[in-house]
Amino acid sequence: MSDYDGNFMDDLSPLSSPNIRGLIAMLDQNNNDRNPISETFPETNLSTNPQSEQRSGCLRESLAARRGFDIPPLEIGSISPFANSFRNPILVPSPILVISPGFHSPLLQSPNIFSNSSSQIIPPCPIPNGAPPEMVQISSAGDQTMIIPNNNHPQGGSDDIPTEESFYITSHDSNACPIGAPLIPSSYSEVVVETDVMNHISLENGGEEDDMDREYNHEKDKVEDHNVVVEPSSRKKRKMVVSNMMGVTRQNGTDMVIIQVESEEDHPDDGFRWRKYGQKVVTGNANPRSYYRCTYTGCKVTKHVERSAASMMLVVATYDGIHEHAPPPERIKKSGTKNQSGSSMSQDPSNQTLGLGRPHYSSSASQLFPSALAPQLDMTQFHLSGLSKLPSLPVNKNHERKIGHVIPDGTEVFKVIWEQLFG
DNA sequence: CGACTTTGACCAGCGC
DNA sequence: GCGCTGGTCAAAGTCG
Repeated sequence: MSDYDGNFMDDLSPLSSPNIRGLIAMLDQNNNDRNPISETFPETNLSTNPQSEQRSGCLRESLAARRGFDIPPLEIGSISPFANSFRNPILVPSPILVISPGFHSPLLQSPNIFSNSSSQIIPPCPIPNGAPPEMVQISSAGDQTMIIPNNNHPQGGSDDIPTEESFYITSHDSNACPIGAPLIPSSYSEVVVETDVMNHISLENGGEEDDMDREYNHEKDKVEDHNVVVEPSSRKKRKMVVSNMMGVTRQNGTDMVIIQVESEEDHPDDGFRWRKYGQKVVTGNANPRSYYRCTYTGCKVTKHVERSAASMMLVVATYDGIHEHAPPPERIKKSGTKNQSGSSMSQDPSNQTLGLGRPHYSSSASQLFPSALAPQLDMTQFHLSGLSKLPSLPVNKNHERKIGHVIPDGTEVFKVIWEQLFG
């Protein structure tokens, strides 16, 4: 037990940045009932409207050129644990952020950093296995969100927190070379789908409307008709706002975080230990939902995991609560040798237990989630851990998509992102 | 024996 | 109030 208590309070350096503080303050400050996604980016476009894509693609290039940096295409490579989870680094069903080894950013760590709605700063919970969140949408007291997905467009203020209540770095490269269909979780009472226009948030600091802003607004007007809000029939209390982007989403005003990741495992590991306490088939999804509770004494974090009704390859994990403890240290240790024993399930699909019997414990499953909620290794550690050596497994052909572009080095992408956000 | 899953039953919120 | 549904409980079973 005691060794479970890691001291993750030590590294608060990321939060010592005034910019980050400002961000958190901003997020906490703005607590109204607006949907930051739909308001900030009302151009929600679920469709794969070719015209829209074409426009946004051109716009993206234009913006990139004007900003003086390239917008490299995405690489779904072996450098990411998520990429590993995809089994096939080349064929992916959805835009996934891949961060090259060596890049370590607190912002890309657990959204716990921003999680407390009462403006208390929760210490960063380093990425357990160095697994970078593919996308992080962070909101605090209200519905403010910050998404740091995989698109390569640094967005948001360059010198300070953008004036927008939310700023996004989208993961959905849905313009010229769409590599993934919008993700529409089936069981959410409210789903707001974001697409192209999110790619075109001004990089300018402050509220000044420069040429790019005007261009963006113009673009925005053009695609506004494509807004899509899906409202499934769920009538449960919780209201979720989810982007179409695979990744991490924080629910309005709660500590609920939704993580979507493609995995062949029903319960991809996230660095913490969980005990399953229930399973239920929910409406709108033939795949059963499993309920887990953190086994750490006193920790009230729960989560439920289910396969997306839209895609069997997609696992949607909804975390409720925030770990205020470190993940089990042995898990960290294991991460280094994960490939040897810990991820046998990944290596041998036949080991997967979907029915009765004792399946692999969550603690021994391969670590796929970015651990929004946890893990403690930085990306360098992760990269060195050998996880990237996980063998590629067959990918559901139904979800195969060729990646049109390849990012030469994801590290550079996030350096740019980071600099734009907090530089 | 501890840790964990399974699974039917139970409870509570919500809509009609 | 009733029924539906999601979430939880707890006893039984599995596994190392």
